[in-house]
Amino acid sequence: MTDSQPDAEGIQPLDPAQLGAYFVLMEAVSLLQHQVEQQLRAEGGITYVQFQLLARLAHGHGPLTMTELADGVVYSRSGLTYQAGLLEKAGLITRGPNPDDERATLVTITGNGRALVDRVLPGHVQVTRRLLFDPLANDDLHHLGDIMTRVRDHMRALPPRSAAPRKGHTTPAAPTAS
Amino acid sequence: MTDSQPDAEGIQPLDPAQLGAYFVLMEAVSLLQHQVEQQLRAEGGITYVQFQLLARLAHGHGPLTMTELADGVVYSRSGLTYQAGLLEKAGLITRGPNPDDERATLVTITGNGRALVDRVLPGHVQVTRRLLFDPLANDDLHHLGDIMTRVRDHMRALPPRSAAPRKGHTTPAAPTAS
DNA sequence: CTCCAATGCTTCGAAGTTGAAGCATATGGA
DNA sequence: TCCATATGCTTCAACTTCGAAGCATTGGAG
Repeated sequence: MTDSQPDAEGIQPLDPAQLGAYFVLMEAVSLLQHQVEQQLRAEGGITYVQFQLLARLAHGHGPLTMTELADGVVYSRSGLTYQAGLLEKAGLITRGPNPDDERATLVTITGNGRALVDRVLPGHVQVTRRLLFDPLANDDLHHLGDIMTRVRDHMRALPPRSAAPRKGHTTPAAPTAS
Repeated sequence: MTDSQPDAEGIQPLDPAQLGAYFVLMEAVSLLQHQVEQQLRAEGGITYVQFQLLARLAHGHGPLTMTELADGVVYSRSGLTYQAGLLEKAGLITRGPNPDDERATLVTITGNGRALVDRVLPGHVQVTRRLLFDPLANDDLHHLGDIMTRVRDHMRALPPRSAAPRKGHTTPAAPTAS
């Protein structure tokens, strides 16, 4: 049970510097995302999620499965089904069967999809440059990319969720102490 | 640079380093936010937005207006009205009139609200520490906070939207061919 | 004082998002 | 082979979110 104080070790008292960095990180990204969303809607009639999906498909080499896509953009599966429906109806992607696995659906970007990405990307870059890169020195940019790459890799490497241990016959709960 | 070339041509070709830093930033924050959301729901039964609102109220000294709150968390006004309704119904905040301005509504955090923040904050910090700070050196953390602070301030300082110039007697629209 | 625009908040309708449940295919052990 | 479980995707209902429209108050210009 996560008792009130989730464990001794006494949680380290909050480090103001850490908390501050975390809060300002989230705030800045929120602001940025908001602005970017405006630009994408105005110039391409798509949402940020849709742009991310298309960009990932356009950048990669081949088609991706629904799961890979959802994982890539940190999105719910059902949400992706919905978005894929919209994008397909708009003629920006196609969904087809996977010869190797009949359960899977392969998503492929169409020419129109690529064209749309190419059309909005310059403006997109321009907005991020104005908002994100303008106030940063070249050094900062490098450092930022480096830092966030490490954080990303770290999180991706962690157990996907709270480890779904339903494999063996091991009783799922109560791993006992230690 | 920002010589905004409205026409597609002439926009600086995409700088892979910039684009990469931007993408990984957004991806990492998405992952982080997702995990944080799980923790908050599990431990406190609240969403990330609700936590942000309560934290802001708990941290500040006095009550805030709806607009100040919405601005702070980068949220739509109507969305905030909705969330404030939920939080008030849950007894975590109260809404009252502002003696100085009858249009405004002052939001105050209740004892229960403060208690909830105090209860979830340690776990919250723990999660962010594990996901965000663990892979970072002390130096990185400092740098990150510094960088994002500059970015945040930069964006906050920009014209809120596409400059709403309705102040002076300048005819807002239809300048009638000057 | 009297308008008129600006500001603060809420209501409303449309669209997006999510987790759980459901269906179909895959896989591995008995 | 057969079956239980895992995996991939979709459907469904509930909830959340946003922008536009609406109402009330404020402030400044005439």
